[in-house]
Formats: sequence, C-alpha cells, structure tokens
Amino acid sequence: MGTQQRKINEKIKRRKDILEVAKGVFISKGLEAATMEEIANKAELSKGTLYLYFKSKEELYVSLVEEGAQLFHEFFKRATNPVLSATKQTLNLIEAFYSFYTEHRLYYTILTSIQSGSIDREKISDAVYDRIHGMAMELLEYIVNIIRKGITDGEFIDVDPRETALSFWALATGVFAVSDFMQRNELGEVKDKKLLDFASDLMLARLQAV
Amino acid sequence: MGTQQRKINEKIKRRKDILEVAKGVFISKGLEAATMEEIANKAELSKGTLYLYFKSKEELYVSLVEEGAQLFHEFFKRATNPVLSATKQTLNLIEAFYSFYTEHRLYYTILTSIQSGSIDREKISDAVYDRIHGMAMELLEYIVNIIRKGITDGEFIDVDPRETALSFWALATGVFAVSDFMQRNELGEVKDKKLLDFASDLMLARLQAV
DNA sequence: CCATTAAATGACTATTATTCATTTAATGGA
DNA sequence: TCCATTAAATGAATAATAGTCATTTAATGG
Repeated sequence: MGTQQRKINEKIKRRKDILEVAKGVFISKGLEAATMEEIANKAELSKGTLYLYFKSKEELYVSLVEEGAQLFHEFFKRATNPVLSATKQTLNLIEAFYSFYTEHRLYYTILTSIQSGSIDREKISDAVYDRIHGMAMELLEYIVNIIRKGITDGEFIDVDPRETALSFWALATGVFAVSDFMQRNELGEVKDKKLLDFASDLMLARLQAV
Repeated sequence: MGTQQRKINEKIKRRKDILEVAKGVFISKGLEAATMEEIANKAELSKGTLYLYFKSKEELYVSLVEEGAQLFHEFFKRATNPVLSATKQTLNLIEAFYSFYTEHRLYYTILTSIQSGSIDREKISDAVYDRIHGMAMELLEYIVNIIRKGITDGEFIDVDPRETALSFWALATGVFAVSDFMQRNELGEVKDKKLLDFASDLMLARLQAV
C-alpha cells in the first residue's frame, strides 16, 4: 500500500517545511518576538496546522536543534581524527566548537537556551526532550573520549575524563556568553576566539603531562 | 520644606516594597510565569501603579539585581583581603562566587539572564541598564586586580589580567550552567562545587609561576 | 458514488502586559 | 476652613498572541 507510505512522507516533508520557515523567522526575530501567525503565513498554512505538528511555539523552536545537533556532530567528527594526538584533537575540537558557534548561531543559541533552562520544560513533549538530551550527551562523549585517549597515551595527566570534558564544555559556553555580553555592550575588544584560545590553552597546558 | 523630602522618601520606600514582593513572586514562579497582577495584589497596589515605578515586568525583574550586586560586592570584598596571597585570594573568590550562587540563586539567575541577553534590551530603561552594567564591570575588576597583584608579586605568570579574569568568570558561569543542566536532567552526580573546584584548579595551576 | 478518515482551517477563547482617562487625596495659599 | 493644584493611584479597556476546537475539505478505497 504505497498510499500509506506517501502520506507519511508528506507529513514528514510538511514538518520539515515548517521547520525551515520557522528557522528564518526565529533568526530574524528571536523566540519571543516571533509569532506563530507569522510562521504560519510564511509557510502558507493556518496557525492551527502548526499545532498538529508541534505542541507549542517552544517545541517548534527547540525542534530546530535536532538539525543543529546533526551538524554539530559533523563538526566534531571532522575534528577528531583518531590518528591525531589527543592534544591536537582537543585543539581541533575547540576550533570546531568555535566554528559551529559562529556559523550556526541560531542552533547554538537554542542549545544553550536548553542548557540554561530558560525554556519551560512543560512546553516540550517528552519525545522531543529526550532526543535533545541524548544528542547533548553524545556531543559530550566526543570530548570524554579524547581526554580518555590522552590519558591512556600518557599525553594527559590522570584526571576524571567526564569532569574534564564538562569543564571544557563549561569554559567554551561560558566564554561565548561572556564575549557576547561584552560585544553587545561595546565593552572594549573582547575577541571571542582569542578569549577561547587563551582560556582553553590555560586548561590544556595544565592537562598535559610534563 | 520637609514635605517635599518625605514624598521622595515615600516613593523610595514604595519602590522597595514592590521589589520585595516581586522578589518572592519571581522566586516561586520565575520571570515568565509571574504576573504583574499577582505582584500588584501581594503589594496591595493596583497593576497600574507598578508601571509608575517600573517600565515593564522585565525592568522590575532586572531591577532586583541591584540589591544582588550589592551583596555580590560584599561577598567579593570579604574574599579579597589584600594581605593574602593572590592564589589564596583567587581561591577565596571562587568560594565566594559559589556561595553567592547557592545562597542567592534569584540574583544569580537575573545576572546571568542579563549576561546571556535573554532579556530584551528594549524593555529596560537606559538608567537601569547602565547601572547594572557598571556593577558587572566593578565585579570583574575584583578579579582583574587579584590577577594583577599575582603577576606583580611574581606569583602568577605574565598573562593578560583582563582576559584571565574574563576566563575565570566564563568558567564559573559556564560550570554552574552545565551542572544546573545535569542536575535538572538527573544525569548522574555532577556536584557543582566539585566541578568548579576541579576546573578552576586546572586554570589556577597553570597561572602559577613555577 | 459514497462512507470513512485524515488533514487543515480559522474563528474563538484565554491570558496577560500595558495604557490612560478618571478618581483620590494630599498640600499649601487665600 | 475652603479651594485650586498637583501628585499618586486606580482599574477598566486595549492589544497582542498562544493555543483550542467545531467545522470544512479532500483524499481513499470499497
């Protein structure tokens, strides 16, 4: 019965179309200022239809991160060639993190808004939330693995890989938040990349076995 | 003309009263779920009156941070006894940062929501925004000064004090964001203090001259 | 051709932030 | 003491949207 399948495909496609339109609107307006009305109009659908595909405006918003996580994965994957030393891989990873931040700002923003809890958990269905969750954990795993390798190879000192990975993550997200803030307020030249390099050099150097 | 002055005092007191009530409401409901209606009722005022004192709900919210910054100052001041070594002062500062985070969560949350830009700049008057601004900079200055002292005393290696201070700030806020996230999602035991200590030890050790 | 079902619609409801014309009440001069 | 003036407060009305749901549309397959 090909009809059945076609229907499913159409639903998937419509969902994708909505996400694509929504992405544009969220980029130009942000979560709060974007309206379901506008998204519906641009998608040539009625408002009600959006709710057949997404539980709420917030769910539509965070659903975008699934595409983002895919990309993030690719960035990290490319950065972590197992042939390279743990140090080199770490540096690549930082580079990748930075590239993702600059090239996919909306996705990055969504990711951090989930992290910071500024989006009400109630407004998102469990299915979507769980998927996002899993993705965040997978991303963290990249870092954990590199550090683990560094320790095994005697390149890094014997630290807790998970704690260290979280520290890196925290440092990177913290740096971007701070430099964003400085930028917004024109508080002098805080070049985000320079700051990230500086900060992660501090941490990395400490990790390296003498 | 004592009347004139009394009026001014009364306005100041009313403003304070509103802030106090609002604090309780924001703590229990958060920014979004709190309503001006509820705050007005609890303050035994009409909704309209709130707008004579604050431009918007957001401005009422961020105005609370002014009290918070005061406290933050005190925490930092106590931590940075100039008699102590730069290393010791840094450790105290981290401790103070952590204490502030745990003991004054609402203030901390407001501070980071300003930092992260999740509050629309448009909804806040310039006067309030500028004040908050200045406070953030003063807090940063504490860290800058300690690092500067560390370098002067030969305790720390020769780094850019401002960049380093920002890195610490970024690390601390990043760590709290991450551990909050882990906590919320029950992703295993990520003790925030332990993580902060671990991460800042990594950075601090790197700073220390051999 | 029709009954059934899935999908889409958009008028309607509900919730709040914000405004503003009106009321209240204090002040100080006549 | 009374009144004009002014500041402060009020709350009904407005505006903007998220989200709902009874109704319509249109495809399907017997």
